[in-house]
Amino acid sequence: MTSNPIDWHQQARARFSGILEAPLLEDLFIHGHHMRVPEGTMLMDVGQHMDAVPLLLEGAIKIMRLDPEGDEILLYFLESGDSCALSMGTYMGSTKSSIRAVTERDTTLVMVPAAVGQTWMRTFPSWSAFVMESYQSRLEEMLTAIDALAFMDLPTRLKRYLSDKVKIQGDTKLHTTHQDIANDLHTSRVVISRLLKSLEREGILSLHRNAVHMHEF
Amino acid sequence: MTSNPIDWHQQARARFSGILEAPLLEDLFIHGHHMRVPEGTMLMDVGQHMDAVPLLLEGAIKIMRLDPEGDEILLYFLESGDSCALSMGTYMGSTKSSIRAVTERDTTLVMVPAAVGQTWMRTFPSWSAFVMESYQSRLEEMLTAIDALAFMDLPTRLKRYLSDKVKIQGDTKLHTTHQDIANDLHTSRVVISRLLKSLEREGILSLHRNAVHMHEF
DNA sequence: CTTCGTTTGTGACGAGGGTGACCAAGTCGT
DNA sequence: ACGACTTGGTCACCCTCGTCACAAACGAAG
Repeated sequence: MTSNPIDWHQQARARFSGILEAPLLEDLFIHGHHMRVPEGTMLMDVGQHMDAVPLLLEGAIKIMRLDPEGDEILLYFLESGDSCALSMGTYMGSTKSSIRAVTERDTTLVMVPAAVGQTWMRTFPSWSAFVMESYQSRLEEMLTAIDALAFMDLPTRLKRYLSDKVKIQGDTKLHTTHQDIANDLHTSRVVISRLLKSLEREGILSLHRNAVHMHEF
Repeated sequence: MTSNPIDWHQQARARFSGILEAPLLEDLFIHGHHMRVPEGTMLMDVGQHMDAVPLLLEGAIKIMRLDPEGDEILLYFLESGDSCALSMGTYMGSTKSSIRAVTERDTTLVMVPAAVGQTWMRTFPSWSAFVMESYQSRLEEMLTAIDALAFMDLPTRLKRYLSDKVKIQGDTKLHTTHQDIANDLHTSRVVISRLLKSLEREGILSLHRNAVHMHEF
């Protein structure tokens, strides 16, 4: 999984040099494990113990919540430069993940062992600031998710979802099935097919097998 | 608002001595402002700037999210020993609150000026641990709120809400109106009246003017 | 080309829950 | 005691969304 160090060191520098102080970056190159992960990989599941903090260099990760029956709902996406604050719970001795994380595209990331991150909290001010900022961002995104569930109807949520996907994928041609969309929004395939059809009639998008092409977003 | 220092120093010690180191507690007595706040006071509103971190000694605070039209929905309650992690965003230079906070009962708390809290992050390990733990708890509670919205039907949410109220109030006789409950759950008064009536028929509670008496919870 | 699994389109139906209307019963001020 | 206001109960109705059912379209593998 680990590739040429020079490559990812430069990539990490480009992404984090404005955020993390130089000595910390050097420490990151020593203790961080670089990984390339293909799309669709489950990085983390509910109940798993987390022993490392991921820093996202490239790609995107889908964060989901599951209910006891296994139904899932999309919470938000992590993008390049983000980290997963929930996994920081590991510092607190909290043992188990309460979410599922799946790569949404081919992704490269650096895993920082929990023990190392814990040390950095004391030694590197820019690290603790980064961790705090990460928590703050995740809280804001959870609030956005709550807004969607509490205040928005399904057509609106669907449009927001498709817009987000376009941004995440960097492509207006989305390769996905109606069933996948239904799972992310925690509704049924039939409902999504209906709504997509009506959005197509409005000219907002066009439908194809295994694909949705967005016109407006 | 400020009362006899000796009283609240003891109270704070009892509540936080296991969590915050002794020298930090001394600093807290110097820089913290003690306040008694009656039930129903709005401590914080959306768009307000936050210049202090609250530590809850006694009572309870209701945290709500608002949509642009002013509709609100209950997120969770803060109880004694809790702090409001969202207000820590103040450390990050984030300016405005995205939530509303209203006292659910008569409440006593200590306000720590943002600048002081920021210093403590570097000087007192127990403070940064406490802040991180607070973030973690708030995230977990937001996840619970999302579960309720995404996975639970209204009768279930209502039962959970009433149970929470009993726990928060420490009394099975809840003094509230159907309209208040409807606001917290972001639904309509008629719907709540219907559901409460059916719960009364099941023997779970009894209904009175401005009051609901819980039997099972 | 045929077969089979997957994906999509659509009609009919029902449940959950939101809305308007209206009245009864308390509560408050004067 | 009077009216005005707040709270609660209930009816009728509607809309959104979830479910069942089934057919058509498509693609991959033989």
